[in-house]
Amino acid sequence: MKYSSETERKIVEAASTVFLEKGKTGARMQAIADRAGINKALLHYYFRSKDRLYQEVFERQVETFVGEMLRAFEGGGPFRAFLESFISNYIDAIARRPGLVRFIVWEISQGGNNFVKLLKMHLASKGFNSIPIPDIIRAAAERGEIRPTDPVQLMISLMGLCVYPFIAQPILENILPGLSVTDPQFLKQRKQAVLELVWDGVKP
Amino acid sequence: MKYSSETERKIVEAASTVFLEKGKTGARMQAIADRAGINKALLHYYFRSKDRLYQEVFERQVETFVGEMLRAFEGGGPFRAFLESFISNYIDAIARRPGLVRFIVWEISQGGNNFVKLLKMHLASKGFNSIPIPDIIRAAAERGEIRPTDPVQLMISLMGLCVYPFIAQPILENILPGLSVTDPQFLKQRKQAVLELVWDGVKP
DNA sequence: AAAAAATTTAACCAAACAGTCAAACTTTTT
DNA sequence: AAAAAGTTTGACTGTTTGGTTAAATTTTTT
Repeated sequence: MKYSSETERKIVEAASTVFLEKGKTGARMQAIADRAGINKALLHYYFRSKDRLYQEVFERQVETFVGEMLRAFEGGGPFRAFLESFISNYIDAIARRPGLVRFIVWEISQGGNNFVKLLKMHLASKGFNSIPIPDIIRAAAERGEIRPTDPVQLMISLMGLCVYPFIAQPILENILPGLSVTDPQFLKQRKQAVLELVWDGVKP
Repeated sequence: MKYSSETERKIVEAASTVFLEKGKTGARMQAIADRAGINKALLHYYFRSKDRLYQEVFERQVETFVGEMLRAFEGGGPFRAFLESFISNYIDAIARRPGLVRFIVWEISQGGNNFVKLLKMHLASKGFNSIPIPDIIRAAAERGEIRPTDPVQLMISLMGLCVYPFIAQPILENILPGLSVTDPQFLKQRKQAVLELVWDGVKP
């Protein structure tokens, strides 16, 4: 998680930017070197190959993102409180790294299963063996805090409502001139809209 | 929209598969030729370059998809009926081409604006100068059919609820074993869940 | 301050890749 | 049936790109 030298840090930072923007196949080692302000051979000195550099970048990105994402699951207490905390934390975690979710989705669809592997590892380290949202929903329904709902559908809805604006960012900002999905005002409105919509759909 | 020869058809079909799966930078001309069962030089005989072949494939894919997508906007009448028709048609259009939405989102984020250009062209040909959903929502609110809501937020929610399962398909099917987002039963459940959630959120 | 180790670079190399071309083959026109 | 036009192919070319190497430079150790 640390960097063994300043050069290494510059490389990973530059590689992150280029890989996230262009994808694994679209990224060029020369472009990464240029961005880091170093000679291309240094990339191979610190990280043997493009594959390994990519792996390093991918793991670091997923590491921090999954960490923040899981924190969004932690809110205990009444379901309404969990909802508020989850929506706010989840949207903030995504908005902090525009482009990362698009990148992850695309790379997974390319056949890599590193993300899911890392996600499951992180879940396990917190004592879960799967994403805990369906269980949280089931428990709340049993306690009568919300009306009975298909937990999987509700989880998909909840995540989709939070994530979609950022995945579709380039389209939305083009067809809705003036909109900026990372603008604090939009984030506030979005959180409010998601909370109201979901709560109206489950409140007793 | 037609094909001038059988070979051309085979090329576009093979190219569609490879480009959608690997993206523009990940696709290989040789892989397309192999899949079409022809010599690589034929690709250049029919379409001058990789760029042009890609453009052709992209336009054809977007053409049919946008066509079906816009049909989902056509439902008039009461808002509840529009909702039902939109959700069903939109989800069906996406489910018919798994992978296309992921591909479009990724390619747009690579800087291409062909999709938005084509979308606006199609909208214009139907007499719209933007996506009509916010106006439909506003009109319904004014008629008192639904309670007042932020039209842009609701549109984003509605589209996100429909599209997200397919964008996140590789993740969802991995973390929820047994789930298949193109399975007819899931599609039915999804439509029901989206309709209930959105309607509960807007009904007077 | 000399030797050793680590870092950085410019100049290469080899493989992968998009694109070309002349010749062979097929279909259409005369 | 001969000529012309259109189609298809195998072998080739030039470029891009990931990766290597030997030498130069800087840092650390003695």
